[in-house]
This record gives sequence, C-alpha cells and structure tokens, in this order.
Amino acid sequence: MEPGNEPARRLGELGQRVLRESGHKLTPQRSAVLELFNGSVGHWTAQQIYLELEGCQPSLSLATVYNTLEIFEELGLLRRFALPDGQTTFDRNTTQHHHAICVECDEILDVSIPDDTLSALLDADPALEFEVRNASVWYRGVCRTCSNCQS
Amino acid sequence: MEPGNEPARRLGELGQRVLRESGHKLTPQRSAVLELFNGSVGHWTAQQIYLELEGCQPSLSLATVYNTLEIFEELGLLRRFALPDGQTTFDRNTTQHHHAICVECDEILDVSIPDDTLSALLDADPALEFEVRNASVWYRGVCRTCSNCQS
DNA sequence: ATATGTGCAAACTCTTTGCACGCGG
DNA sequence: CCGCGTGCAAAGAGTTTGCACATAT
Repeated sequence: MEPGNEPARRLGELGQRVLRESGHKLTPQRSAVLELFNGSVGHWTAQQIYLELEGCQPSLSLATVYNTLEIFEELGLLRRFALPDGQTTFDRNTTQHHHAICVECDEILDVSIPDDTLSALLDADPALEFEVRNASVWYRGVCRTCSNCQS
Repeated sequence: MEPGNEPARRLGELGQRVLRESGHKLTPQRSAVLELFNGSVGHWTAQQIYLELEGCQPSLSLATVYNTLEIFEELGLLRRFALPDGQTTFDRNTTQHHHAICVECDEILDVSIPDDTLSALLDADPALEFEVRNASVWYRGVCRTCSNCQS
C-alpha cells in the first residue's frame, strides 16, 4: 500500500515491480495486459482483452487472460466489478471512483464524487441497521458523443 | 403507469390484472412466482425461484421461470438488476430505491436515500459531459444479524 | 377452438480446471 | 535446471432457444 501517492500512470512499470516482488514471473502475456490497461482509460472484460491482444500475442489463450486478471486483482493492480448487465469487468485500481455508463453505446466513464456528497451518502441510513463500509454509485445516462449524434 | 400511488402490497392481484390486460395468460406457474414476490422482501435469482417453487409446482421448468421473469419485467412488475458479483437478480418494482449487500451473509436490503442527497448525487459531475438520467447506489457493509453474531 | 404457455433437451456464453509442454528466473 | 506459466480442450454454471404437447381463455 506504499506507492499510494504515486500517480500510477506507469501501471506498466509499477506492475512489473509488483509482479516480481510477489514472486510471479513477467511473461509477454502479462506485459501485454499491463500495457493494455496502461494505455487506455481502461475498462475491459476478459473477452475484450483477448480479442484485442490475440493479434499481437500469437495464440494467446483466453484462460491465460483470466489467470492474469485474477493475479493482477490479487496484487491490487486491478479491480474487478460487474456492469449493471452482469458482465464482469476489470478496471485500473487507482483512487476510489465511480462509473457512468451510456445507455446508447455502453461506454463507461470514470466519475469522481465530491467528498461531502459521498459522506452524505454514507450517512444516509438512519433507521436501517446496517454498518456501511463503502458505497458504489452507477450513473446511467447519455455520453457526449451519443448526445451529439442522436438521430 | 397509473397505479403508482397504490402501495403495491398486493402484487399478486395487480399482477393478475396486468397480465390479463396485456393479453397474457394466468398460469399456475406465473401465479406462484407472483406470490413469491408478494410474500417476501423479494430479491430472487431465477435459480432461487426454481428451487423454492419446484416443491409446490410439480415439474416446474427453469426455462419457464426465465420466461416468466422476462414477461414480468416487460410489464413493469419486476425489475432486473445485477449483484456486484454479477448474478442476475429480480426485485419487486415499487418505488425507486437502492440496495445494501452484507459482505458476510450476502443478504440484500432495500435502502432509500433522502431526496436532497440523491439530487446532490445527480448534480455531481460538473466537468464531465454526461447527461445523467439516474443513479443507482450499492452499499457494502455488515447487516445487523452478522454484526451481532460475529466471532 | 385456438393461440399462448409449458417442459424437456440441447445449444450457447462466460468462466474455471486439468494436464502436458515451454520458458523465465 | 526447476518450477511456474501457458495453451489447449474439456468441464461447469447460468441462460437462452426450438419444438411437441398441454392448457387458459
């Protein structure tokens, strides 16, 4: 948890270090997945990663993608979450943030919520006897691109 | 959308009416599913419904459960959503509400969020160019039962 | 009477697992 | 050189679909 204040832009290098320090090997497949997340805003399903990489990585296996994602999640490099439609998706694990999904094109955007709004959310259950640890928010709506190009 | 102010406690009767008015038949299987949601707080996966009903409904088919749920969703009687782990779940479609899930026992509770908090949430993206339609909030935490019985 | 609904089984998708080979350290 | 990691293929879980039969209206 030490490199928290680092911008984590270079997920690639960070990832290589974390991999090695945890006794895992740095393989071309793992590098490719790291680079994929490093070079994009980064919300990917296993299938999408597989399709994206099978061109570059000759005979990459979907099973390896799943293995890789699981290891990265355990190492805290990625975070797993489920889209509203149930699809399992992976996200770069940077700061706490939330997501907006476009109902037209299914694009996913990162959203940060002001601290005061968030703390109001966390206090929001007076009578309900539930010890809240965290809250995740999903926005549904229309992204800029689809808002312009709507027929 | 007319019977909105109705408490919708009697999902059974309401459902029977909506079914008939939309040209669908009222079968024992559909009645059973309606009763199940009517008689509980009501968050069910298709599998759970099948297991719960196969005792009473002789030779109920899982496919029928899926068909039924899909029809009910189209008619606005139920709402489909995905748990954080991706499981597709159905919920009585009453007023707008949110969910809390217990990290210990996976129980799901309904949560309502004060209007002012919710509207603060909906305004929460100044720079992001995204036309928000709605937001859904998931709380993760520990429910009362698990909070008492923790080892 | 007739169209709609049901049950069964098979197909399909997403994900996980077992095993022999290959390669990183 | 040794063991972890990979690819392949097969197995599982959840969900959908096609078709012949049953049934609610």
